[in-house]
Amino acid sequence: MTGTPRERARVQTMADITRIGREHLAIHGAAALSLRAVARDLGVVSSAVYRYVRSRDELLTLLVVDGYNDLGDAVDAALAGAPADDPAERFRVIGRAVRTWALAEPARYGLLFGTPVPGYDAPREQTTIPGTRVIVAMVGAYAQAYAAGLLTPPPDAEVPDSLRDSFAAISAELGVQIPDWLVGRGISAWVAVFGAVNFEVFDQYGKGTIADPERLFETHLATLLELLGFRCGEVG
Amino acid sequence: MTGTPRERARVQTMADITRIGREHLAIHGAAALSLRAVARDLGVVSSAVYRYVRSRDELLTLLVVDGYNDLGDAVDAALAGAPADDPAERFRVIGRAVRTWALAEPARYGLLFGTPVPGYDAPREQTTIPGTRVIVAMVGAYAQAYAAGLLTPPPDAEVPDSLRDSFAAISAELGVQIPDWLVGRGISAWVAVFGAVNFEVFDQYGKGTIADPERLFETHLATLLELLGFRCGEVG
DNA sequence: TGTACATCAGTGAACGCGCGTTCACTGATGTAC
DNA sequence: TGTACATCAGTGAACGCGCGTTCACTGATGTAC
Repeated sequence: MTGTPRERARVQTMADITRIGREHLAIHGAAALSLRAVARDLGVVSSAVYRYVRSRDELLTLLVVDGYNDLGDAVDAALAGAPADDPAERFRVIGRAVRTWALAEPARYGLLFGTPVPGYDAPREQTTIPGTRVIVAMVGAYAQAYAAGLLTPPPDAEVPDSLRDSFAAISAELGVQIPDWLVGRGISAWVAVFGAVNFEVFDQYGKGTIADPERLFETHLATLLELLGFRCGEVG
Repeated sequence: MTGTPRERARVQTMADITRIGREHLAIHGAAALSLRAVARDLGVVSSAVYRYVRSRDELLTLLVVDGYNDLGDAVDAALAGAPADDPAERFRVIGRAVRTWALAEPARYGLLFGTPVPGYDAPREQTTIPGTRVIVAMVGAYAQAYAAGLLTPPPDAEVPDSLRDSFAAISAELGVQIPDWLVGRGISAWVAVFGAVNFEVFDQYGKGTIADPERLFETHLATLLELLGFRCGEVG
């Protein structure tokens, strides 16, 4: 509601372009995303889109950032409704939110976590921060659980030398104080969550093999909590 | 070396088409795979390729099957050099073989395990059997470990009702006798292995975040063995 | 408040490109007698 | 072994399509005086 009419129209058109881009992504996939098609749906001649977006790649970047933020919002919203003092449940809530979002938005999920779009390289400056929102949320749950003494270190808590610096840099960058073994386990749980979501979204279990994929995901999450060092009594 | 010259030439040309297709996949990605480009590299006019392949989709299927088999061969070859009586090591060997193959062949890996190619649906009849070779190998290691009494059931070994039938069908289809909890844990380990490989191949950890990704993968595998119920003394 | 100029959204034509697929054809290879 | 016919690999032209991007332009919106 602020600025000149022209400025407001520009903001609106930008939003329209992102929305239409999202829709095309969902239907045709990232590789087939085309400025001309977006222009058509926008009701405008193809060259007009260049007033708003420098190139096709820039539109893709727009959609990548939009996707990460939408996923991040979904996770944050789910967390807002979760008990503040139960990190195991918060971990589960994050996992479920990722899965739900991914199943609802398979093409956008694919753009973020699937095969890279050939010839397109997401610019780090714009995508890094929104791209880390999920892992930031997860690490928050890890750190909370650790601080509350809910975690039992695994028997093989020793972390190889060649990973120690990387792990320390990760803790520092995310601003948490957690032991190295938990960084390692945390990464394992993180990739395992996305691995499961990938398999489901990209249909790697054959069709019909798993009658109740939601329940399978729940048992997967329970297993991952164990892997993170949650004692079983406190996981239930 | 058998058949008429014409037959031998046909086999050769088919092999050339698959090889060229593989190369194009590696360079331009699956979505950009084109019959015309393959024809160019084959040194032949574009319509000639239709003597060998009914359509672009059929070429994709050819490459999917080829990819699954190449990955399956890599896993089998690695297993052939692994100790026959150490299922924990065999599990690790499978994981490493998948990772190594995926890093060497990112585009083919992406075709098999990444975002589905828009508008293409792999025909089950041709892709199912080669597509299950890795999980068959993994389940072999699970079953061997279980039979040898190497696994300790987890505290929450109970499997939800809604998964029991699916799990039984999976064991039956793969021809192994393992308890339901091990099917569940086995799936978790399976998706976790591919989740880790996905992250690495598709560059989801930021560049340079992990100084020694190979070691990270090893610790990941060790964690997954624990999750499968291997007792720590026997994992080393 | 009115005018002169600058900014900017959108037009329409054009560039050169690559794609999948069909079709009638030529000429070489294979086969039946 | 030789001939007549059938099969098949590959040609070349064409179909209709969509793409990203550039460019000179019109006309509306905004701004400085």
